[in-house]
Amino acid sequence: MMNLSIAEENYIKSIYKLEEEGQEAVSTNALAGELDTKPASVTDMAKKLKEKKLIEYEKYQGINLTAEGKKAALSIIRRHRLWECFLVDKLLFSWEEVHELAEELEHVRSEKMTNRLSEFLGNPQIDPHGDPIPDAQGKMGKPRTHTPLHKAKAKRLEVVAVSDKSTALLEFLNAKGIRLGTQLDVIERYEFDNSIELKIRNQPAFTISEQVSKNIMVKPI
Amino acid sequence: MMNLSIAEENYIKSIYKLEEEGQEAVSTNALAGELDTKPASVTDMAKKLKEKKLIEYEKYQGINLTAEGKKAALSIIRRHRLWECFLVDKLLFSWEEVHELAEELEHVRSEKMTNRLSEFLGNPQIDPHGDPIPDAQGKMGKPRTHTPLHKAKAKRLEVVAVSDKSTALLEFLNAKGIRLGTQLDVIERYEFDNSIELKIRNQPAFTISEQVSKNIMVKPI
DNA sequence: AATAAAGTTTAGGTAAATCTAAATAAAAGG
DNA sequence: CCTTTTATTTAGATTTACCTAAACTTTATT
Ligand SMILES: [Mn+2]
Ligand SMILES: [Mn+2]
Ligand SMILES: [Mn+2]
Ligand SMILES: [Mn+2]
Repeated sequence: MMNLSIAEENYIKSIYKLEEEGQEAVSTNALAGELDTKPASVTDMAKKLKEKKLIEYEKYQGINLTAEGKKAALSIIRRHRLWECFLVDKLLFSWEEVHELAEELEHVRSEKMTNRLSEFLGNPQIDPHGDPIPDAQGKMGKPRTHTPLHKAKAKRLEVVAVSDKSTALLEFLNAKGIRLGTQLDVIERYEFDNSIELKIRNQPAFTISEQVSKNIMVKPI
Repeated sequence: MMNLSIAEENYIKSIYKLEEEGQEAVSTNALAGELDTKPASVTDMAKKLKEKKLIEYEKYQGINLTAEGKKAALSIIRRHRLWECFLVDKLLFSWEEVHELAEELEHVRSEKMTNRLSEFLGNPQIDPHGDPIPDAQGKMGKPRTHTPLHKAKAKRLEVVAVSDKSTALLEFLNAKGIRLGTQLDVIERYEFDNSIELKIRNQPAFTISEQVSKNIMVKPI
């Protein structure tokens, strides 16, 4: 496995994420948006990653990870999520505080350390936001039921994962008492703005915007 | 406190180390040696660090940390040594394996994480090589008895610290059964090459070179 | 199909952190 | 004190990862 710079690792991870979200081929603009950089910079890096055979890329045709690129991505994601577990389980951080720190810790590359860390944490299968943790061989422990709340049909739902990217969102969920495993009753769906009225047992009902419901993954119970 | 790049942090740490080792003003060459870089690069960085008021520096006059520079150094060293403790105590690495990893982990800057880590480890006072860990306020927990074995007078000695930089040295010490707290009897000092014959209780005597004895810190018992 | 709009790439530049080679200053030795 | 050696700095390049502005492709819209 090649030695990647931090910038290269961040590109690989973002490409993986966008592919996973369903993009057939990842566009220059989408990647620039994800990485908060400019399209021209993405084109530059695409050439370099193609050279290193981590992506398939033809001018104007978008980007896809090669098998090797995918392996690299899973290794980075494994480190990221294990560190998030460490910060929450051992250092008692709350779930909205750990993503930024894990963004840095993930770039310390040592298989031995990663595997020891995993063992130390009891080989966790999911991170604090409900996302699965790839194993040492780079196999992702099942992609989790991936239904966002705004698309769920059932009335009674359980929270299985939440987006980890927005601190503000996670703080909002804290305030509402929503965490992994929380059971939700959908009281009403309002068509005009796609907001949803929810209830958690023994608590007053409240309403969340579409923006929020898109970032809560649920399964029926 | 300013935001430093990883390169800047490494310079600050090395300047601190050389000052501690007794250099009145740290020379360009010494710093280049320590950082495994070229003198010309050191001059470039010196200008930048002076601009940021982390060092005092005049052309041809060498380098000294300012109060602020010293504070930055202690903060980096604190992170480095806490991570070494974590790797040894929690992830069961041995002492020769952790320095390289800590060199990377130390650059993740978060006071909150650092303090939580310290607490999680039971606020250790020394790292796995016997070096003191600065506290959250940047006070170094006493500089330790700093007598290298080749200068010690007494016959009966206890190991209080070892240099952490050479994996090979630490592996050699492992093989000889020398660790922190080990009690040594000096059998003989050979003038012609400054080697020392040592004995640990219940074990056959053995000889170590001056190179080795320079890197073992001891106190009389 | 022609044109407009949107997306992407290229050209040319900047900043950080390096380097080599040449110039200059300081120190050491006779 | 003059000269040689050593240490340090400057000048000019290089590499990585960005950027803006302009050019070019693709796609969508009349
Ligand atoms: Mn995360
Ligand atoms: Mn990252
Ligand atoms: Mn160390
Ligand atoms: Mn370092």
